[in-house]
Amino acid sequence: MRGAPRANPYRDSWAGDLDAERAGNRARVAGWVHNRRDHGGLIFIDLRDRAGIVQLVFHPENGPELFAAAERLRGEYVISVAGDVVLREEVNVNPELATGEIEIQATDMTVLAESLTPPFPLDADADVDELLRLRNRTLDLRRRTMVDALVLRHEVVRTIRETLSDEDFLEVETPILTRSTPEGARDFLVPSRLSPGEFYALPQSPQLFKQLLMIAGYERYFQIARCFRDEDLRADRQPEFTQLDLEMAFVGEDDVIDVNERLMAKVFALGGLDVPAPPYPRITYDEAMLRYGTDRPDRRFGLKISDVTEHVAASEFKVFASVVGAGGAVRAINAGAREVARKELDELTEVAKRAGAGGLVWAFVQEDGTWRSPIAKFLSEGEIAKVTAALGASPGDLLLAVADTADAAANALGVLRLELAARWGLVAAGVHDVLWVVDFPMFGRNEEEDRWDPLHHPFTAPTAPGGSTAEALAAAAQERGPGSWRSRAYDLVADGSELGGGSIRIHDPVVQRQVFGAIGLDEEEAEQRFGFLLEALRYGAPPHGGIAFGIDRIVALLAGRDSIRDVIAFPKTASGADPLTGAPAPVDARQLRELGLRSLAARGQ
RNA sequence: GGGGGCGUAGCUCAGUUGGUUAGAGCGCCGGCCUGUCACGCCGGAGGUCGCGGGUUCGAGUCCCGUCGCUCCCGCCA
Repeated sequence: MRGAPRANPYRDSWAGDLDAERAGNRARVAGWVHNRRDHGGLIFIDLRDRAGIVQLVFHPENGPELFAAAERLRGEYVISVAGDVVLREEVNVNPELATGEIEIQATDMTVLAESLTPPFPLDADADVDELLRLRNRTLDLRRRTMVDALVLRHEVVRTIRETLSDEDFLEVETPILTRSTPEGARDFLVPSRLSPGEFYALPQSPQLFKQLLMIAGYERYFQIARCFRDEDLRADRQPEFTQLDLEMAFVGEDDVIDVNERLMAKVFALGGLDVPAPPYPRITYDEAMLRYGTDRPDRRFGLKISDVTEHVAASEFKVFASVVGAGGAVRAINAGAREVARKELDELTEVAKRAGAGGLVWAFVQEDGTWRSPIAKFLSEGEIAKVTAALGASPGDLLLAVADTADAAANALGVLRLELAARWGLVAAGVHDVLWVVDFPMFGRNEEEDRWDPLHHPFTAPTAPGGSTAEALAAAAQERGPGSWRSRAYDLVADGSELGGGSIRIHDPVVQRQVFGAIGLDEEEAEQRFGFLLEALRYGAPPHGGIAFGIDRIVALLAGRDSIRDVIAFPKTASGADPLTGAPAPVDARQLRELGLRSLAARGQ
């Protein structure tokens, strides 16, 4: 896996790779002083390089000057040391250390650099304030956990490149300085010096470029692409992030999914993730929303949601009756047999309310099949029996229900599910779940703006009951509105987090214009913003589709990290700042003038 | 933009009801120590309690403001 370094005056071996096979030979290693144990007449140094740690032993017999120099060593000094690789006596073997069977009896040492005392311990497991870590990222990156994460990241990217290259994909670079195409996230803008008053935008994704490559006949493209979105950060969101972006011509959903399942199976294996082999299960968007209350279901635990609307539609419980009367839904979870105190039920009610529910109904199924519940007296015996049966509930089980619009009830119970799993530790360690979510609606209703927004993006191919031709789409839109269109999109979800998403794209310029029309872009606007795409579509566009994966999220999942910051060498803080370089920072008035940014320049910025 | 958590020694943290000189472990510095690997033992240095204001005889502790980190909602594939 890791070859020996080319021998030079600094070293001929990786410190962390030495083992019993090298015993009896000489070796020269170089690296950082990780730890020292000075026994007075005997000094042990743990020497660290990228590969790991090896123990150096300094004896006075091997030269008083050498020993005196070893006494002066401190943490993070950089040294080059030569000596004899020797087997440790059995009692001295350290099974915790990969190199623990041997040690180097040092006979020669050069101190290449001294070091200040680090501001925090460089142990792998040290729990240190993140600001301090980022401000001293050079030191933080020396920690084993960071090295491991970035090595893993490299292996992921290498596997992607090798696998896709073998599958006849071409890696093509697309521009970083490009045109703003608002829709979706806020753009980062770059002022143009040569065209004062005009701006480049940094790409939110290479979406349109990769479609142009398909139309240009490149058939199969991929790129490890940096993407930019000027939105608020999260543990799994950075303003710049890395995507595996790929696109294929002359394909349908199954072709794209097939290639990517084979690729992702290899990628998951890199992290030793125990994931069932492909094909990965596919569930529809509707089922995901109904049963899990989200379009990225976490199926590592049960607590599936059930719709019990029909069983309580005629109930005397006013909330149920009025919600059902207004076209809403009543949905419920069987939380299982569990002692849950009133206080916890109140907390769960709060969770449901914060998630948008009006309230939360709870009920314990009793031995005789009746309920202990605040609403038990409003429901008939038959209603209780039907709901109990619909939830597959037995005596002792706790049932939780929300009545609201279908979307609100689904969402609230979806949030509640995750809360219960976290509270009660329902996710077993080492269990992973990967699935595709398919058959999305093409649009979601944006009530505030009174318009349809694409669930994926407006280049996703729509379908209608009568087919996916322009005529069929027009007919469906006429009859039941564009809300009835579905899309040929697919998302890959792992452990309840979205790793990637893609779709078959529109390759018919007429359909593309229909979609622009449906989201409220008039012809002129569409032509102005996306004219280059529409134009390209008029010159023979093959059916095509692709996908994009979040590399940072994938690596974080494989590395078992909660934040993608831990798998990015130089990430930003939650406020979008880089404590290492001080970015973002003011610039000279002169730079501003050159860019034609006058008002700031006038302020003497 | 909104909500939650956090900010005390280099690091990780404790600090009672507002009350004497603000503590611990690790690290650091010095001494001793020839088989340690979280080495051990002895000694020592080290504090703008994030910052600003207020209440009080007295503030790490209470109040107001502010900055930063972090998690979440909004936003965002």
